[in-house]
Amino acid sequence: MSRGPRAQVRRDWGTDEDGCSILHVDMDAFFASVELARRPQLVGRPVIVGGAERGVVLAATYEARAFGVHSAMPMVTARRLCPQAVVVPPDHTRYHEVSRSVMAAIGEITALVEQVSVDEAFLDVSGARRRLGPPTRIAAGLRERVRAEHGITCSVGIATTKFVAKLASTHAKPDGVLLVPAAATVPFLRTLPVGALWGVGERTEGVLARWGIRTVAELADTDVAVLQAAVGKVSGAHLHDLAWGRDPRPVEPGRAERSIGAETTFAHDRRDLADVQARVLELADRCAGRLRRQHLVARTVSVKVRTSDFRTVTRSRTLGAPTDVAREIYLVARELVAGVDLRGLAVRLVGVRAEGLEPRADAVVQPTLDEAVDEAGAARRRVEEAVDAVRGRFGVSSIAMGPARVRSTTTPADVDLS
DNA sequence: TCTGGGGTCCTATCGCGT
DNA sequence: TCTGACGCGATAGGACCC
Repeated sequence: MSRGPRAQVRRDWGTDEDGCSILHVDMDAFFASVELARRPQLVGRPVIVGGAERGVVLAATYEARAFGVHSAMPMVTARRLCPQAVVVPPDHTRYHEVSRSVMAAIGEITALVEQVSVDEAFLDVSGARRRLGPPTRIAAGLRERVRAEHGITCSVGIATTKFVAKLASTHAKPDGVLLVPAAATVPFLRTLPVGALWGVGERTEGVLARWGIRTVAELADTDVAVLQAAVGKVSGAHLHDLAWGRDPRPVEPGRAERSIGAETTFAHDRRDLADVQARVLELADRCAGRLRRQHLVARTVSVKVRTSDFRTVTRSRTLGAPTDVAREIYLVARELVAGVDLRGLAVRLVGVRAEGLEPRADAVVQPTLDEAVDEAGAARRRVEEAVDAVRGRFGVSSIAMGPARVRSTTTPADVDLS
């Protein structure tokens, strides 16, 4: 599902695997491939995985891409470009199942695995070569296993660094392997446009273009000080390093999460703040549930509000004590949302995010001066744990939080948060 | 044309304590 | 007592990625 610029150069860069111990594995059109694997009658047809009216394309088969459809494109545009496409709603539960299984297979190769997203991972196979052979053989074995077990294909990039391995897998797509030997790294990079570099999106590309820099080769030959003047100190130095194939970041297994959030776009923009706050409650509940499941607490609550003109405002507040309780997150989020100046516009999207995460076991729970308040907080947490247990048995929709002091009579069963 | 939802990281700014 | 420099944490915004 990478969106990087496609290869304009697809060639053989050599066969010397010395020092090339970083693999980047990337599923091809992942969500779409999973759908095709369970609906073989769709194979060969343009298929788009995406949401309802206001959604964007999550994945498209190569047949659909031939019509100009690509991920992140508004569904309306995609349907216009390819009216004959079969549109399939996403099934994230299934994608995560397949992802877990593929990642487990990767984990059998080496413990040095860094999962980047649901459909890609880096591996450092330097320790696995004696047991499994050279990286190209390891890649072939993995690709064959993924195909046999799930009926989907993946592409693998092999290089000396994470960044180049990632580019290599992009250039290997679909269903291929690309090795970029150490000696070929810089020549390989120099064939690419600047947009291929990690961290160069549309915006930075425009800034660099104004300085006459359009290719990685041009960027590599530009003085670092000039780059830093153009895009900032940190980014400038970083991009220059990448352009010369310098990327010291190791494969980091099990990186800790920095934040947990949830957001939704309303099917129709909302003018009534009560509607928005009701959604804030659901989102706070989802965040808190995920925090508890991962035994984490959050120190900071942030909210995001997007108005009908697509302007996005964020607000955040750091709590006196870290929490994993939905009501505490909700009360702060509600205030933050209420404090946003909507400029008279309707709300398009609202989001809640928990930041400043730490393991619950390590968290210093600051007692208040009021024991009754502390006891009420603990009681609330027990209620929410009970809710977790019900959801664990009967499903997430079996029980829902109700807004404070508003007891709803609708099913499913509501839990009063007041 | 009309722009999702999950994240990470960087930068600028501001208030505060020293 | 006043003032400015400095470091630091909190906050807001934005670019970017999949």
